[in-house]
Amino acid sequence: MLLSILRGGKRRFRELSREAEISPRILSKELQELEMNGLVSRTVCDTKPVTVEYALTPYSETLSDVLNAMNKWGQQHRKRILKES
Amino acid sequence: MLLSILRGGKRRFRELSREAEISPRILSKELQELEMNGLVSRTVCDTKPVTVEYALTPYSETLSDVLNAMNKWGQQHRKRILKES
DNA sequence: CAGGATCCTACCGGATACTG
DNA sequence: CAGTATCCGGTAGGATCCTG
Repeated sequence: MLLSILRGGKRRFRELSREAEISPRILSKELQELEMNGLVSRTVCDTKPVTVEYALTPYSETLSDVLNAMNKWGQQHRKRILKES
Repeated sequence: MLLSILRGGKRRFRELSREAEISPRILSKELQELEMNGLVSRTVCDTKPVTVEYALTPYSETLSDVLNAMNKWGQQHRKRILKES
């Protein structure tokens, strides 16, 4: 989810929390993991109240096939589910 | 994991349990879910001690792009990890 | 062999409060 | 705002026993 969202561009911590509907606590963990795996970059901006931006790394592009395939399938599968009921 | 294994052909309950290293309890749940989602078929064979075969359904083929992409990435990523350390 | 029923524990994630 | 620390209930999953 986070990767998919970030494919739309940089996001700040709070934005990710809202968009992904993930609590700060968990989001923090997830982002640390993604960072450790070299998939996401963390940048601290020295603004009045500090803000932090997360973005995809070049390496994360190696996942594009996976992400694209998953998104595509998700859409199709959802349609199928709706038609069933 | 289960889907990837089943791509190699039908498997019996016990085989899946061993290959995927999933306990019977959980495997049972997982397979029921996969069946409910129309991704896996369950066939009871009337052998001496009953055996049950699980196989991919035609619909599961819609996931091939996803599975292929994931497997491919997994291999690449693993290599990368090894080189790092 | 396939797989359900139970019991029990470890961990997961939510809610809340707090700091820089 | 970003993020950590704490407390705490729900649950996923292991281990074990049992049946068809």
